[in-house]
Amino acid sequence: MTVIFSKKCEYGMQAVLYLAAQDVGTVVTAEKISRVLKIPKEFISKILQSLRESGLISSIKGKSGGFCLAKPASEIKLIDVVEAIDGLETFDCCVLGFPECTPDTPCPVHDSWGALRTKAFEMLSNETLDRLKEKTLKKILTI
Amino acid sequence: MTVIFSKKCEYGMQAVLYLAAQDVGTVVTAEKISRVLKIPKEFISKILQSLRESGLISSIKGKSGGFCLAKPASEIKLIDVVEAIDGLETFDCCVLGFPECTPDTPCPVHDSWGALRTKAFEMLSNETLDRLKEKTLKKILTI
DNA sequence: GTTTATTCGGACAAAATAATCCGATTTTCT
DNA sequence: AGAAAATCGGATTATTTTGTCCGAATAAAC
Repeated sequence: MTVIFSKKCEYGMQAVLYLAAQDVGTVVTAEKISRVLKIPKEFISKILQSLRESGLISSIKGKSGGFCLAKPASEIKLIDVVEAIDGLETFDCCVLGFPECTPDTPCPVHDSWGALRTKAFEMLSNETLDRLKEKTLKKILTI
Repeated sequence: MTVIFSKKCEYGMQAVLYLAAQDVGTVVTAEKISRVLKIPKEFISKILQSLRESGLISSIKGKSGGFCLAKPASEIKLIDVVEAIDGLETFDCCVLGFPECTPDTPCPVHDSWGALRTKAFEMLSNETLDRLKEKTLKKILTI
């Protein structure tokens, strides 16, 4: 069951949070991420590849290769992952599916949803990954 | 592009809002709903059938048949449509896709998302359809 | 230099969602 | 009674999303 984002995007956020929770310089294989987060290995591999193309993470090929953040965790936010995978269109779309839902031609819940949407966006763009490190480590223990 | 709910659910909400915007006693055909809301006819027909099974709307068979609300618009809320079509599971799921996201084993954004989720639920369960009638009629003119 | 463990890339398969088709039934109208 | 216009229900198709397979390239370890 997906709330707002695609499975790809959910898994991508989990993986990036996991990378951000590692000590700086650590390289993690797709296999390990798959095992820890219980995500199908081939699937998370693809997602990691696309996040590398987006420049959010880096990869190292060959034996003892793997993935790590492309920049400090203090410079990455969850919204960056959303943008790279699902795009930001979600934050422009009508929650009732009406076409052209704008301030001029609002749907019946346009205003109340607009406020929520803004808050959701803020939730994902205010905190950087380093500030979520503790919570991420705790959560991972329970998976 | 879907925000939170499936296309089925979005279309269902639109159709029910449209029915609620009619004068009491009016019966509307699937064909008309399809035309006004620009929803594929066969698809909205199926959705209307399932909403009838859920008891939210009534149908009249045969020539001059169609659909209408099963009870006064003042007794129906958008959340009822969501519950009938997508179910309420969305409001229990982790926005990052983590399993078992609970107060005991929260994901990194559990608290902030929890507040939002509550507000989203309220948005859909506070106002009844009759209170959205004006806005619905206005919006329909623009489709 | 061979083995081993990894990423990479492309094709493929499965499952879920969205949409369509068609014939049967029901009811109204002439 | 017969034609017309609607819902009903089941099967089917199309599209998108999710997940898998496999072989090639890369780089470290022995």
